Amino acid sequence: MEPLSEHTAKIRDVAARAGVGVATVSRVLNGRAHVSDETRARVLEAMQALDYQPSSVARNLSFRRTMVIGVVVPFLTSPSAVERVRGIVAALSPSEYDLALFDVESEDRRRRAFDIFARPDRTDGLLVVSLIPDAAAVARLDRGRIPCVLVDGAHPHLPHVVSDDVRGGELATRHLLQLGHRAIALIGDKPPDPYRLSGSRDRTTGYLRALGEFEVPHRDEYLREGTQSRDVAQTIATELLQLPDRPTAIFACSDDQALGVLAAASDLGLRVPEDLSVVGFDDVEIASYVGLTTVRQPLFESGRVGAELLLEALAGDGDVESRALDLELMVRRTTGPPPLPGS
Amino acid sequence: MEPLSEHTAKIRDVAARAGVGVATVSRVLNGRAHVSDETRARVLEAMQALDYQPSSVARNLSFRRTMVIGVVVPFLTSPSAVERVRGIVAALSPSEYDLALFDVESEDRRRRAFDIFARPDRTDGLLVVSLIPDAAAVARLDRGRIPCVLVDGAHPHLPHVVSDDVRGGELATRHLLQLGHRAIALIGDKPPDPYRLSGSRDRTTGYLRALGEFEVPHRDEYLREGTQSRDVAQTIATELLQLPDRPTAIFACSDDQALGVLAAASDLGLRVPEDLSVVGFDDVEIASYVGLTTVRQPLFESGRVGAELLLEALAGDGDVESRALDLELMVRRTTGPPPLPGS
DNA sequence: TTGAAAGCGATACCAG
DNA sequence: CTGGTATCGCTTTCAA
Repeated sequence: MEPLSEHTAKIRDVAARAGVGVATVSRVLNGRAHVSDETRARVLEAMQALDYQPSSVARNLSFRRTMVIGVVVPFLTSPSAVERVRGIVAALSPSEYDLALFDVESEDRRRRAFDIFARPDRTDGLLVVSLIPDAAAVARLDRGRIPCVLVDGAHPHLPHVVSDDVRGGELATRHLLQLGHRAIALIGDKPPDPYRLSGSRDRTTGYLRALGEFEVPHRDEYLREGTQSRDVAQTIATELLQLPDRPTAIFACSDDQALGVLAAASDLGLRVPEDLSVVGFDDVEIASYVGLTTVRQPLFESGRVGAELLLEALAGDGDVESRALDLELMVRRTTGPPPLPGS
Repeated sequence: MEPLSEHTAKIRDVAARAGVGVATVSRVLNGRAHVSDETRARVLEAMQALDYQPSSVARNLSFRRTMVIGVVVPFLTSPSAVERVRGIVAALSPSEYDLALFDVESEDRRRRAFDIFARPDRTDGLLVVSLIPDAAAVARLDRGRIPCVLVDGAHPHLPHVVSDDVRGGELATRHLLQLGHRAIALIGDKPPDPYRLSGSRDRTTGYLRALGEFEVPHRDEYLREGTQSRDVAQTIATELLQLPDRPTAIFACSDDQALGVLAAASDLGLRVPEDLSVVGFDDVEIASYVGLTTVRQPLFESGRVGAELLLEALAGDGDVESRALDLELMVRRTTGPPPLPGS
């Protein structure tokens, strides 16, 4: 046994020990043909003996690829973002690709994310979660020929995976309608700005569509878009529930908001679902704890599918198709028939 | 404006356009001295014009470093692991380092994680969460001179950040003791195997120590180590609560287990905290929802500190010291005085 | 089937 | 101050 050199073995060390040229070592390394079995065996043995591991940096410089997939995700604070990332991790784990995570908490970092990541020498492909790259970023991606898949966000030029939010809004509202409710309010996010998503807005569309189906006219004072926070949702719900003609059901466009609604109801001494029905959206873990009826988004699934799409694009170097994932209504304990008119 | 070439600009393109040598471009790129202001300006202008971005792969090959920090984490499924990773992400965001995430869900991937990641050409440093690298991995790390910090796990040769679990066990148990409880059971994980952590075991030590302080003899039938799952904890709790001499309080070594205990109590018609007090460990998000009294681990903090330690090691190339983070008891609604003997 | 040598895109030494 | 050139570790022609 020769003494272990201070540094790890390089390809030329292997070549020397096996008594061959580096090109040959490279060939067996990459499983290329045109190497005699005998030579191959000798090389393999040398690699073994030296505990040789090719340098991925050098290899990437040659191949002109990085073997890393960048994941840009805003608000890793939110449970749903985490779920999506988990789906991505799961799909990428068996692949050869590494996962580089870039968390975007501010507008500034959003910009940096694409400056840094959207370059061919940094990533072979990009997964963007709950965020829409701006025109400059898309141009950069294009120029670098970096495949990019959007998870939870649509873009005309980029393959994406979204959930069918219109349908989700319909699902929730129709459930309430079928229960007999006619006074149904909606608490939703503020209308989308260019860089964010229109998901929540689509839910409103579904809500209106379901109302239309049942020929229930919609009432402006019941339509409250404008918040993402639990606290604000609570305030809005409190207002709603003190209306002379208060709604018997509230559809909140996120579970977080629904939790605010529940708090408001509790403060006002309203029982759920006897006095008020509540439907959320997302099905975060807490939802099942509080028995919240909600629309489950395939969060994990969306990440998984997004990653698979990207892997496909990377492999087949052809374009891949966008996907809309199905939503599911989880009926639990916060919805029931409306209170009798007299009570 | 000349037409944009198909591929991105290289250093020699910049050199050519600025009418200088590549060495000079490299100098201004790295902010080195020995470049005249005038030349520097010309180069800068050329870089601007060409939208030049140096190739990090090439640069890493030259510098012989990767600028990535590997994060090995088992069970990204668990909320506490996610919290720790969030802390890591937060600490690494402002740094120049990229974050490569490696999720370990199986023994096989655990092995692969270190085979793949513990190499100097892959990562400049490693952060290992809730996992102890085996001897082979440590040797590899050593040989490659890759700094490695353990988060939530101790090792004699590696700097690490842990929470003081013995103290946590004491905190929880002492709280119960002070409330007047004398029949206190413990539900904990199974004793540690070599690759996992002894954290939960330490909690048992703290439990025993607190009992000792109050001169309460411990009873074997109250000491139930052996599970990590909520369901099994529920089964065990059910057994415990049907003992002729049932405990008046249960200390569960994780919130998940505590949730199982709560379910068992509810099934048995026992009121919490009137008939039974329950303390958990971790303070996951749901804990505050169900009002669970628990020991808060500084999860996010542990990740942040771990990452900072690693950054320090990377910068100062000196060894860094391990840290023990403080625990905090969150008293909520699942603990109270024990029921009167007569009732 | 094999090896020598020319890239890949930067850094850094050594002359000038 | 500046530019040529060897170097980092691997892949890939191109001859032999």
